[in-house]
Amino acid sequence: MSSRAEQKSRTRRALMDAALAQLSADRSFGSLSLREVTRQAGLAPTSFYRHFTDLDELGMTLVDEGGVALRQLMRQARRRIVRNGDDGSAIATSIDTFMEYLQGNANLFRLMLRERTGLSEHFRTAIKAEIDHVATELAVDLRRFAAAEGRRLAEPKLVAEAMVALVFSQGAEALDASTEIQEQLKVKLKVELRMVLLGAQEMGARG
Amino acid sequence: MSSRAEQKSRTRRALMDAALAQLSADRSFGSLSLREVTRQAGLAPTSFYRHFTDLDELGMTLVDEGGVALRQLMRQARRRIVRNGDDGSAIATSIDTFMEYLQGNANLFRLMLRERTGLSEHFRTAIKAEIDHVATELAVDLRRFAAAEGRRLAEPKLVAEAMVALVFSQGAEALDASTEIQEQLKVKLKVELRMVLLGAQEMGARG
DNA sequence: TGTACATCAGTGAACGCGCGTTCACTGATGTAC
DNA sequence: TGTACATCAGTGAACGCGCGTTCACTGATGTAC
Repeated sequence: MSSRAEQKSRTRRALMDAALAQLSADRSFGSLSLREVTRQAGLAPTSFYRHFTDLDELGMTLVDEGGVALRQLMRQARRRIVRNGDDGSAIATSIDTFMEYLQGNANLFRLMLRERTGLSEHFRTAIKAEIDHVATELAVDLRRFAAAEGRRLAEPKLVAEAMVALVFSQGAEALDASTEIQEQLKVKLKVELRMVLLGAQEMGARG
Repeated sequence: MSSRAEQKSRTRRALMDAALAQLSADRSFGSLSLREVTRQAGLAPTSFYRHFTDLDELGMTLVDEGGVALRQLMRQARRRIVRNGDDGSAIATSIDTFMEYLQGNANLFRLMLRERTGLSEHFRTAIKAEIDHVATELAVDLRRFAAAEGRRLAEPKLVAEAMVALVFSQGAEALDASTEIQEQLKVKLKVELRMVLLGAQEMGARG
């Protein structure tokens, strides 16, 4: 790659990182200004337009990255569950994996969690598609898992959706909580997910 | 009450209604400007300060109203469950009541749902307290309900929290959905809540 | 009931501020020959 | 390899805009006597 193109993509990355860096419990993507982002990236405001048409376009690029992070997360969780075998429950392993990702990509998750119900229709649609993708994959895993144990699971897709809703709901709380509170949230979440799963197994067995 | 005081409280109400009226899927409370609100209320921008020190103070007043709405909702749901007796499940009745309130107070719920994870620490804390109150009351009801049926329910507070999380999560989706989609969401939510409850009963019976 | 004064909800002009966007530019990098 | 030209990432000045907030004001309502 030519050095001009390299430099350009480095600057583009700097703009994305600058935007991410400003996200926090008290700053949503929508509250960022183009001038703030370029300032943080050490550029003149006008330079922004060499890379994105507006902040929303930069935001959608970040949402795409968030989607990638979610898929990696799923893959890693699966790998760990297989590796752990019967040593740890699939639920506990998944939650641990999720929480680690939350830590490592805090601002990316912040973006996804916030903008999922944010002001931009465009963002909402894109993020819901990513989350639906996660739920769909989880449903497949749940079905496979139940079959391997010789159980029937009622409504696997619904179970998956409920689990994802609970995980994201607690995840949002965990983002700005202390390590101590995070541990409590993990324990609570684990019990909640087990309830859903147990209930679905019960419904599957009865119905 | 004197006519001056009456007029003042009417204007105050008009400001609150003006703010509520501007909320939608694409407008959060934080995106409102003082000038927009006063314009909508038919007042000069400066008149705002006769009633609130800033928009946040107006917002907190609305959050208080949201809290009142939630308590009314709980009371009404309970009344209906008692009246219905065995004709309808408690879950189905509660969901119907919730969805009716959602319709009737759409923008108040929008405010609560959005600002629960919004930019203002002040708002988040106040709204979480309201929602926690709901979960606590629900836990009491669940315990009572289980006892009346001679069952043991594991972790009633946790069950209540999971249920509230699921209800609010679907409620957020329902706010801007068509009537058709809303019906589907109600059905899904009903099954999800039943799974949680069934799982908790199962855990209670086993443990 | 009438008069003089106090209160105070609502106002219009004015302010400084940060914003997004435009424009013509600069100068380093890339390309053609 | 050297030269002439093209490309284009990054810039600084300037713009108009809506914002929150201040201030001194007006005039209707309320109060004291």
